[in-house]
Amino acid sequence: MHDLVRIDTLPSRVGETVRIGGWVTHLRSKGSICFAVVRDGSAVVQCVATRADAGDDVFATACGLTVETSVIVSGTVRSDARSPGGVELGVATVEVVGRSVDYPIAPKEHGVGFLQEQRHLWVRSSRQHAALRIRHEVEAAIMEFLHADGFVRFDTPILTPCAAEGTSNLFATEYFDLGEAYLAQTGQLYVEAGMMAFGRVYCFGPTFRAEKSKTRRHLTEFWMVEPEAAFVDHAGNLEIQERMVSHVVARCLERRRADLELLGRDLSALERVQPPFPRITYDEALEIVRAHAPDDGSVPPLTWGEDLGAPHEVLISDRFDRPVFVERYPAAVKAFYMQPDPARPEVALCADLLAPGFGEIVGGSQRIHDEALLRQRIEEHGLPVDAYQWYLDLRRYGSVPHSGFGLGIERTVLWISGLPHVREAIAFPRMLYRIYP
RNA sequence: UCCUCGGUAGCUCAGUCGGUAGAGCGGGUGACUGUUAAUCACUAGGUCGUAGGUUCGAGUCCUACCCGAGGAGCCA
Repeated sequence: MHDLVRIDTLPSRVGETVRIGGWVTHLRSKGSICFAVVRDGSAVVQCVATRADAGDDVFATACGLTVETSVIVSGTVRSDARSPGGVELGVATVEVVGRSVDYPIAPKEHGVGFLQEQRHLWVRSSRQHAALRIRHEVEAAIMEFLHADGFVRFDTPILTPCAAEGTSNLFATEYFDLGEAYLAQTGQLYVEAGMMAFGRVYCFGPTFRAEKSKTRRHLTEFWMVEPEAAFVDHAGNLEIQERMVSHVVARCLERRRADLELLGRDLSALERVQPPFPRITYDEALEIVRAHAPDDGSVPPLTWGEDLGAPHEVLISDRFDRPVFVERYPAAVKAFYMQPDPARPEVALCADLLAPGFGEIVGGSQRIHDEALLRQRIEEHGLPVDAYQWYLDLRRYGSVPHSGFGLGIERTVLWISGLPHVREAIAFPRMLYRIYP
């Protein structure tokens, strides 16, 4: 099988005789000619078999194929305007590798419940295939950007001994004789330890939230990248974020344009994603909500001190042509470790990045670097100080101002690809009412 | 946890006033040498989510429950 060639190389092999291996996605036959579209993961190609060219036996095999049968096909590559993609394979031989009987997904509409039940097969479908290739590109582009910017990948634990903020949203499991352990809902605290060692680090992996959220933006298991940098203040933090997000979008436009087009994404909207991103304060966000909320009550009014809800984020982000930072939220609604604004201590030096028409894809802040203030915040939040001794240690031995952020992979993929629901931005989504397959 | 909608063939759905279960797609068989989700003909395929109730008679009406979808709350 070492001689098999990838289908995406066929346009440069016109005239050659080649062998390809893949899966039949579609079949059409008409008398003594039949067409089989084959997918190998790199691309698809139409294979054409005629009784005259292939002979009775090969032709009968080709006509007897079924959807998702795996095959090795040999033949001659030729260009033909009638073929989708302009290139096709004139079949000489067909070898069935694995049969496929009664494949459940047909080229027609299905309900999402059925498709999710068939997720292990649904990932073969063209739209899902495109979405997951975009996810791959997003992940690769993030690591490419951070590597080039001097960040060291610093992977953080999945099993953790305590909650960053309460245990109600955590998945718990027994950990031998040491009591309960929890699946990490962030790598944030650990990545701060790495930052003090390496200057710039990031973690990249799954996080878990036992929230009973049932919306198109929520998963119980999702992936996050969390960069953390020493000697970077709030303003510098936003600058890293806008450069990274712009890089990711540019890479997708460069390398996954066909997938974006297949999904029907408006590419001109993505072309506009260039730094700098607009910055508005929480106070200005409240003004926008007050002035532009529709009369139908779909966007509830907000008073100062309340966090923005999903409808507010969409309302605000829709008014900008690229992602927008909303900064300086009331400290009371944000995490305990966020640095207060020295000019206005009731707000935190934090920002959420809202993508147009979608909502939050990034949350970040400058962190408290003073031990006394951090200890005070831990106590104010009613958290167990003993459990945070190691975290306080980071402020006892050469503390420096530092900042970081977390970017949600599935939400970013959803926004870039224009998909309707996060379940399509990950291969096997984990949701409130679904853990199979 | 709450609100809304739904569950009938493998899939997507229709089913009128309560009176013998329907279509399209998919599957099977056959025809056709350029199809693009091909087309045409024929054909197989049903415990109407579950359990009760009303009725001479329930896919249809009532009650409870189960399951699915969308949204809200929640969500550094």
